[in-house]
Amino acid sequence: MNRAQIRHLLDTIGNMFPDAHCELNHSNPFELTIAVLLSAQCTDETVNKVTADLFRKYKTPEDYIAVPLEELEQDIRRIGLFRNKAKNIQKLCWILIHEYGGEIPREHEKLVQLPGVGRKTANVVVSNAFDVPAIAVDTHVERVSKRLGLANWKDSVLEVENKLMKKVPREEWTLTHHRLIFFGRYHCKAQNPQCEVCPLLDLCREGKKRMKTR
DNA sequence: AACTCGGGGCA
DNA sequence: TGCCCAGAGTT
Repeated sequence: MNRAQIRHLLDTIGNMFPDAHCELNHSNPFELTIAVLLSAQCTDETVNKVTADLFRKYKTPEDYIAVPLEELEQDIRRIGLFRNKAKNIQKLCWILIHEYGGEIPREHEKLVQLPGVGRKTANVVVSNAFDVPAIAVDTHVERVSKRLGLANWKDSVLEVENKLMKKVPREEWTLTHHRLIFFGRYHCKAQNPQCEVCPLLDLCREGKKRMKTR
């Protein structure tokens, strides 16, 4: 895919989802980090339902470690993998208090060392909370990138991220991330990609293949 | 690279 | 019921 095609692809998705943004409710970097950590393997709607009450009860890192682990587990019980996540949140809060003055660090290298925070979560935090350009590759971004032909099927998540960063101007990384996610979540879905009505069918590797075998 | 954690949503 | 979901840690 050449430069003009990439431009057309990004603009087209931008027109489809002009308000693409982070859908996890939060009001500061700390809350965003907690929300993204909780969002692993479950939908953001579920996370928002839980954090609506959670963020009313827990305001600071101190609040999270002031309660027994079992109590925090109960408070996020409706989210999958809640035992791992509750444990990680308490460890993370302890580290924030004792190493970072109770604040979420701005550096990507420090973020990925926090328990429960991987490359994807760190990218979301720096891009949405600290305005650092980043492309967080989740299941949507990975699937969409591979279908469109921006990456190969055998590519690892890191390889997908590197290819996207190479193809997209740095100042558009974060916006591209949001656009690809909306495109994957609401149009190019895992089970039911809507190729019949897709404006990107002309340049989509997987779409053309799917339409042919029908 | 494969496996595990895991309740909720949706067909 | 069965399958998937804005992943990360361990083996």
